[in-house]
Amino acid sequence: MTDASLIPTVTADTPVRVRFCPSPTGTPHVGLIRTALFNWAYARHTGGKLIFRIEDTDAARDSEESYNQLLEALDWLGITWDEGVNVGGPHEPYRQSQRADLYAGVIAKLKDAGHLYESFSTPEEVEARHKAAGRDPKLGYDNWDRDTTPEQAAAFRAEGREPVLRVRMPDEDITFTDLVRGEITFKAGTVPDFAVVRANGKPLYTLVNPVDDALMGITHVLRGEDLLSSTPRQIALYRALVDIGVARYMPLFGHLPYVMGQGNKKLSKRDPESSLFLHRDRGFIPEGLLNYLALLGWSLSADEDIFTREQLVAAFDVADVLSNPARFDLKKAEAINGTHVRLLDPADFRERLIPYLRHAHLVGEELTERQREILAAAAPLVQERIALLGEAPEMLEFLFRSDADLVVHQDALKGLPGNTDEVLDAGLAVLEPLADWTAGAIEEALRAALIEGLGLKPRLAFGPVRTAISGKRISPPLFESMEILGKDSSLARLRAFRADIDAL
RNA sequence: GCCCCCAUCGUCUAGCGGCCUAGGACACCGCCCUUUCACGGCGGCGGCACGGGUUCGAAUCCCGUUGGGGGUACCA
Repeated sequence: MTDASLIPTVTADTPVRVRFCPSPTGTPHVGLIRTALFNWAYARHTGGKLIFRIEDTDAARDSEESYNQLLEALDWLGITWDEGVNVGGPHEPYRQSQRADLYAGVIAKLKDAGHLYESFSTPEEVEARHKAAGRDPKLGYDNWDRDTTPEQAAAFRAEGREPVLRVRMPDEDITFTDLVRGEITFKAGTVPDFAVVRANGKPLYTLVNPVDDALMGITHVLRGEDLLSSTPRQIALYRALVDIGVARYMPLFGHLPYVMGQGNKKLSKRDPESSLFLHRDRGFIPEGLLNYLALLGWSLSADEDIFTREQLVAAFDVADVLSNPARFDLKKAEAINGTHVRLLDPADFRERLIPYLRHAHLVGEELTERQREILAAAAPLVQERIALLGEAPEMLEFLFRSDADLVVHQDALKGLPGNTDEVLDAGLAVLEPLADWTAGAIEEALRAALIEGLGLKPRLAFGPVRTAISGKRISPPLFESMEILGKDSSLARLRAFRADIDAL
């Protein structure tokens, strides 16, 4: 075994090479994506490289669908990589399921150099031994097979048993300096020998992750806090890899804090708030979600919460990441998204609304000229009122529906004043002859008729008109909406509603 | 059980020994603006888990306690 102190490490001069290496299981989780984001930001900040590798060594859980979703998620957020799946690079292939030969070679070398030993114990046998000795059965593997003789191994094989391969943990403390937590020491004897190859010969994550990091020259391992306790094993294996010439240096480790859900639990995959795509589908924009995710464990400055991806890249350093877990707060995420929505160029905002309008069946695949006209005029009205793009269809619905299809909501009816008929008649009387159908003129006419004429408060005066026009108690600005709708349509709605009132 | 991590307003955070009678943001509550709802503006509420040290001085350093979290797989 190589003396730990002789292993070269990463210095400030070493060009940064970070990686994002998810297992393609399930739909992208915001915590996972935050890890990707921090790796990306660090690579870009330092002018280093981001390597995107897929750890699909668990055929039972991995799926191609999940793999594609990962690509879609990174693409949506604008997280780009320099080497890896789809873009290639000097260490192809980047999917571990395609790297079996490489691992076989490393395993053989490790075995020849005496870093691995065969372990025939089954988990049941380990547990039974702990119980028999009066120890806690949850203690983990007991290093029982360290000294199995060739004769014993042969006997096991004769019984039809195949061994897993384990790494012998060094009999000394393992200390490393975590980039976000500082110095961490695992005392000798507290980490049992661990399996790196299954009995069927297939390598485990415990082997392929460090091996690929070594092969790909990773300098900074930035990953979730859940992997913190596997770091001593990783370091032990790295020492063996240096010994056999597979690794050139020991990477630096940084463990990013958890993203928590409600209560004090890690945000679970089952929790809807964990789904990146669900947020996207509700109308988060990449700028907003990226900003919020970066705020989980990091901050730009003492008094700025809103920033762009460029600002993130310019300022991000993993050393500034907080070590304590952060709760995912949907309300704040939405508020930040709303700010970014408001920051969008009006034309850009308008285009981004279209998929949501389409999904709500307000427009078809192609917008008609009239629909484009409505959208152009109405988009600015909602841009400052929504936090999520998904809120827009409901607000704009009445503008895209025909007069006949307008539905008047129940709660809009409830708040109407007793003299609604009178209000509508007075409004109609002054609007019918109105030649200049602009928001300003409409407002002027209605104010004269209802506020001054009938002596009503604005709320009671415009409420009935708003309900007639939009079918709702709450709507985008009324006069502007009427202008967009046009005179014919507006008057038709006012008349129709006037007739409905009588019928009630 | 054992090992490891974590601990500033309800939440996300600024703070890296004196600038702190602890700053910002979200949420919440008022007020203003106002054609509804928002946006925006102004103001308010609200926190250094506890106990010991170290120091002239501690949110900041050390130790302990308590409380949370994770690991303890032939998953990743």
